[in-house]
Amino acid sequence: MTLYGERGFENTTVAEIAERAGLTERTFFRHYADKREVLFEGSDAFAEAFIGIVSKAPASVAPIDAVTAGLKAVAALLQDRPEFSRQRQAIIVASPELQERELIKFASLSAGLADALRARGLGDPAASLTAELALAVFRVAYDRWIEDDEDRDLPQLIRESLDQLRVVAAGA
Amino acid sequence: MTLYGERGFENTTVAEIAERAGLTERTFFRHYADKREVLFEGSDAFAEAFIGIVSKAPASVAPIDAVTAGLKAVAALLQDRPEFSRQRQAIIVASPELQERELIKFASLSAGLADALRARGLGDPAASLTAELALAVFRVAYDRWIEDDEDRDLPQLIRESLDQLRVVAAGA
DNA sequence: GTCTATAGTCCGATAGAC
DNA sequence: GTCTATCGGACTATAGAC
Repeated sequence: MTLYGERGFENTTVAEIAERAGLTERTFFRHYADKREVLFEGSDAFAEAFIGIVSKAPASVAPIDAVTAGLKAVAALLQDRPEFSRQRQAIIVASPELQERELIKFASLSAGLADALRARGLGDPAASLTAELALAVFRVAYDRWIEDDEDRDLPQLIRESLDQLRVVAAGA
Repeated sequence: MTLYGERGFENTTVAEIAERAGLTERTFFRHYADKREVLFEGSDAFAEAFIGIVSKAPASVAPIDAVTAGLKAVAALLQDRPEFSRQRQAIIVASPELQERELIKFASLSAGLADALRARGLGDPAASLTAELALAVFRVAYDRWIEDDEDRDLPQLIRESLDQLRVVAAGA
């Protein structure tokens, strides 16, 4: 991440990364399927945490409230390391390739959430749609958090984004 | 697209595509930035059509209804060539690289829609969120349309997806 | 059209950890 | 004695520079 930050993702070679780490190029590819994947190390754990919370929510909880609980939980996790998130995001927004990778991670999370909602008995297309909405809310809030000068906290921005979702969907 | 369909995206080389087209490899890259881009030729026109309709909707129309009009218009366009869409989508879902590219096209469309909504006077985060919702509705409906055995039409699936959006967002 | 850097794969060899 | 991490080198295709 340091190298990507210094010279940009596209101007950094795997050979350079490997050298800085005291390893060979070949070893890098043993750990990461490709050059982009390094920046998404924790993303599986992140997704599992989110999905786990949705799965464990009591059956009486409405789908939108179940995903809201998940959103709050991951927001709390991210809230702890704002500088890390900002640095990482600056690298990602500077590279279309990395944005693509981020988007497919989100899409995979969305699919996982939809599965969890279906396991709770929610039908289709409600399950897919609820999962997509959760990610839309997250993305909008996260982007605002990253760009925010006033250091508002992410959980609050998530709440605001959820409120807006209700207003917008109702057609006000 | 024929070659991608026959042997899969990853097992097709640019040299093969160029040969089939009676051109050289270099000429291919003069027309398309990369190997993926061939499958997304019309996507800019598609996005412009969508955004144009949103921009031109009367100021009295609610944001969600403005994007709904856009959704209906693009749905009507796609509805005309179901075999083409199915063939193309089969190639895309078989390749993570192509899915990434599709996702970034959607993200770019979402950003354009949000701009159009802001130009109509909608604030943030409502603009970004409305744009994201429109794409969520589209994706869910489109996926169902592609997989559908009963040949329900896309405009109808869009309507159903929009109805579900209201229900889910309201927390029912 | 030519030339080149780099990503990423495949084969295999080697050495330490438990 | 198996499992896992490292390394070496050769190879192909994409994509950019000129």
